Amino acid sequence: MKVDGTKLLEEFRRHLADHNLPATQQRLAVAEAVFFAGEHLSAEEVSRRVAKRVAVGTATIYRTLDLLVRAGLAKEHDFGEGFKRYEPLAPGQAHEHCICSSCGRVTEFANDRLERMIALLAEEVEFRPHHHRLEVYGLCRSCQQANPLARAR
Amino acid sequence: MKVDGTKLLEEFRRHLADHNLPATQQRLAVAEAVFFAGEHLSAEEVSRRVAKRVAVGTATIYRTLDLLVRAGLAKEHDFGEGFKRYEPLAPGQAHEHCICSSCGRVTEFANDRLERMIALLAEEVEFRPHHHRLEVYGLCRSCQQANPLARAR
DNA sequence: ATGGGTGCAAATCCTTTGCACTCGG
DNA sequence: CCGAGTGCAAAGGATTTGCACCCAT
Repeated sequence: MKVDGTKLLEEFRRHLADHNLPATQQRLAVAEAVFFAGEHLSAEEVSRRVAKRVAVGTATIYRTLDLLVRAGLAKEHDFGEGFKRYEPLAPGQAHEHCICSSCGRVTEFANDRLERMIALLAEEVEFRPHHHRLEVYGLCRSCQQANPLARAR
Repeated sequence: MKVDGTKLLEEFRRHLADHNLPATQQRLAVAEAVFFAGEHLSAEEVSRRVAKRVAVGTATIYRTLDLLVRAGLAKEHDFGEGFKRYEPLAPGQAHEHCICSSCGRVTEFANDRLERMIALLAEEVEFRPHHHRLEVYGLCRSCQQANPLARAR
């Protein structure tokens, strides 16, 4: 989903100021890496990108990613790869993910009716929904073409 | 979701025979623990239950759980607790999970229209869906009552 | 008998933590 | 200045793996 990285970065600065937290080089570098990434990055990928500008210890990477998530500016994902991925959060733009079982590519889609239906179904079993996670696994466009007979896993 | 543990166990025996795999005590004990559990068990919980009957090494627990999943008789879940959970698989009974952010209780629901909508939306972005994972996070019935003002996380 | 299964413990892998040092405000 | 932030390396916790021995078939 497209997001305005510049705006998110601004919000992050404000968040830091509002909470009397220092805006260190490391924090800004990590935030930028996440906000301007066109994809869902792993902690290690963030680390590699950040390293081009400043040296940042692994611990700080994780601490800052956590900070971003808690500030509501990034979202944490677990696509079952054994590690987590992070994506910049576009406020109010709920969307779901399709993960290709063959190549790992992530495709997104959004649909309000789906969001409403999910909340409604949860409420029907007396659950008060707050948020949810939906991941569809199968074959992305190019992997379907590359192997037309392949059965998605 | 209710499943017929006895039937699953039978299927598991058949699966083992069909693949020329020995039906060891350990395998059967692990399978039973999963098939007759009323809940989603972690590897460690399975281990504890199994231990009452036979001593089973951790490695075997994991190896057998993996076997069950690959045989299509159990499903693996990751509710973000830092470890996985397993549930017996009722063939053709797709259902989704609501996980209480407060107490961890899992509530389930099923809805065909939802299943169809998810598949359809994925196809609209040229994705060939195979299966999906939907988890709703919020407050379960009793946690809502215990703390009416609580905001679910 | 015999090939796969099992147990044990060591090894992995991602992530977290303790602690002395450094820096943004 | 000074409390919070950082880096390093060691710790952690779930899961996997190597290997000698054991057991269903």
